[in-house]
Amino acid sequence: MKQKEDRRVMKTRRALREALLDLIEEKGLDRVTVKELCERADLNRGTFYLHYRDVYDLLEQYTDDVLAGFHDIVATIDARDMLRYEAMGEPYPGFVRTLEYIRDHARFFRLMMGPKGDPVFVNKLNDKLQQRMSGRLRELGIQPPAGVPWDYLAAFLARAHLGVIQHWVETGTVESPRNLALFITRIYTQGVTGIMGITPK
Amino acid sequence: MKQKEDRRVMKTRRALREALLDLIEEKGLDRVTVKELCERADLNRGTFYLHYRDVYDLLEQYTDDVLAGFHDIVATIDARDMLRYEAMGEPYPGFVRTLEYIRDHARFFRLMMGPKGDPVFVNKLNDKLQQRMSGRLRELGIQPPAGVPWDYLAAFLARAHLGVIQHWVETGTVESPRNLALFITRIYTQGVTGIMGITPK
DNA sequence: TCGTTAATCAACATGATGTTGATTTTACAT
DNA sequence: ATGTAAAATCAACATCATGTTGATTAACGA
Repeated sequence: MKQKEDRRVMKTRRALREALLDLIEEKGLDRVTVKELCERADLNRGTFYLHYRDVYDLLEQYTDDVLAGFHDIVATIDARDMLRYEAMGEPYPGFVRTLEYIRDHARFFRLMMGPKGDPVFVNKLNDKLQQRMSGRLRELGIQPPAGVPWDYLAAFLARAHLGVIQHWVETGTVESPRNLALFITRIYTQGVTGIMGITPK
Repeated sequence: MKQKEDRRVMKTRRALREALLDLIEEKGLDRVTVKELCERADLNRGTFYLHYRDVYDLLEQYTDDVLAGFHDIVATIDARDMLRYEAMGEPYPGFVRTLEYIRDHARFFRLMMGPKGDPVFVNKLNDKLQQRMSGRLRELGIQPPAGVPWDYLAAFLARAHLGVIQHWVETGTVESPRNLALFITRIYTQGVTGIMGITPK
């Protein structure tokens, strides 16, 4: 019934995704050609077009799969629980699970977020995060500092998280997800001012 | 003596840069062709190759110019002055000047940082910022929160800044550079915890 | 085992790419 | 203003990736 379960189909798709990551790593996304992709995956060029329209179609399906998995995990996060854990200085489990997912796809994230990667993916990811940030802040009745609009605060926080995550995958994910969650929580609960030892205002 | 001052040369280069931004906006960087570029710039395709190797060469020279201007301004920033201004809740002039430069190149930044843009530029910019962040923190003798490594803090701060800047250029730079500098300073001097009304630890 | 579907292969038209040599146009200096 | 050097144009070229097609072979599932 479901053609998707045909072992041949699964095999080609897996091979093409592998080859795609290889070639992105070697030459950057924009230099990837269908021809080379198929040589690397060891299959006929015609076969590629049975599955995808072009290189970007392949990448988009791959990306959407990863983002869907990401979304499923992030969706389970509860803002109030999170706040409770943070107040205790403990990493929030939902956040740790998210980081574990990223670690499981570390190569994908590393390549996509790097200079050879795909700005579409990064921006999609950022949009998702920014959205959830806004929601969370509103849900918790939090007010930004005087004169600072919501959306700027959300943009700040979302990209800051991604910055830490990118640094994490670029340095080989040596730190545990739990540690990383601790880092982030500590940085923004203690604030930079706290770090600087300055009493604001 | 200097061929670079020939009006014909300057004209073609300006035309090509304009056309590049147009086409990136319309179809994304990876879909830009030399052919279309020259049609848009209204010059012969052969002329393009008198100046650049390919599309990425053109983009790289453009990018490096913008980054050089950025660097010149950022280089004037003094960490101690900055701290003084921040303690007073005032935007640091060097930071304001940086934002003014970005506003003057708002279209370039908006396109490059967006989903149709160039991850190479964004990562170069981020690297520069991250470097300066680390330097500044060290220079001021600031210690990150317990257990948080320097580089993670720098990654957090650098990307956070870029997040705010991206949001700024994407929403049409309606806020003044001074306002934006205030936003950022307030967000990270007051910290998210301050916002949340929670006393850390 | 049999029918279905995926993968292969060869061939094709198309369009972008760089490159070349000859020619025309333009800017700059004298 | 005028001559010269340099830039831009133009036509032509081989090359290569693209996307598509029709016929054939191989693999899968039931």
